[in-house]
Amino acid sequence: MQAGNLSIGDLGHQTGTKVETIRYYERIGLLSAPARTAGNYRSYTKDHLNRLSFIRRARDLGFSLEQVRALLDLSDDRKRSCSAIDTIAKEHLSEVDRKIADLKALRRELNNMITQCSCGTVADCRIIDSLSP
Amino acid sequence: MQAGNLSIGDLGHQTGTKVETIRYYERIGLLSAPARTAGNYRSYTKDHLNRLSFIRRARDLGFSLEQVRALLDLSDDRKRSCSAIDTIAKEHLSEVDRKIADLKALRRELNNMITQCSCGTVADCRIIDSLSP
DNA sequence: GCTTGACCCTGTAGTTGCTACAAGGTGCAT
DNA sequence: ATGCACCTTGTAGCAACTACAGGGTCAAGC
Repeated sequence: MQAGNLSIGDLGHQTGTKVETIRYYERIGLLSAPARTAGNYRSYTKDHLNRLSFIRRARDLGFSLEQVRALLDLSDDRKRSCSAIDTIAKEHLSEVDRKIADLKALRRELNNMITQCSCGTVADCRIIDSLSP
Repeated sequence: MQAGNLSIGDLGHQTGTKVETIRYYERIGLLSAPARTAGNYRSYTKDHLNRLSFIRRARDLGFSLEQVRALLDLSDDRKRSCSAIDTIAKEHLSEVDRKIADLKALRRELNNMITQCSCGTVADCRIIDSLSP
């Protein structure tokens, strides 16, 4: 493998992604096909690493692959009009805010359980209430 | 439908869940089978509504069904030892903290894009960097 | 009281997003 | 030159829905 470039296994290790998943992202056009070595091995750059890391973390946050694609397009598509970027970004922003609020409520309940446990009491668990309507 | 009780469609509307998905959760034992009306319709209670709301929002936050099951068990299983609850809750807590941090970074970048857009400039987009290694 | 339409039922097949092989090639160390 | 860890394509399976098909229920309106 050439200096500065990464094998598919390297990329997998550094992002916590299975090799098969990386090839799957390439197949569906989410991650661009990298250069190949003489022996037909995929040879990735730092850009691929950053992009894959973004994809994985956005997925972990509950965004669908199509939403991830839209977020990546915000970054890629220089031809897109400013107002379009603005609209899409604002949509995602409100979704992100909602998720942060939900996670904070869940966090509070988990924390309650831990502190109650360590002081020996088992008070009523309100974990379901934390994410109820 | 009896007073105070909910049809599967009501439950779907109030939680943003497809009817088929609710039946799927029942089939895999995530949501308990409700009482039936004379006409064999499912008749849900407020408890079902709260539990389903929790499931949907936890799924939206990127937890797997098995993780959701574990979180619900924390609330259900009164026989579980305090130290077990403590361990599981702490694991989930650190994952929740990581997700909050990632969402805040993403939020910051989306916000940057919006403010840049509204003042007419199109500076370099750093959205990918926000969730890079 | 009978029809119409919105809802519900079970069952099964399809989609998304991976994940796990199988069968074989590459490349470096001993 | 022979392991061994890694890579290749291809296909099949799994998780978590999602979308029918084919039929039953029920309240509203004529």
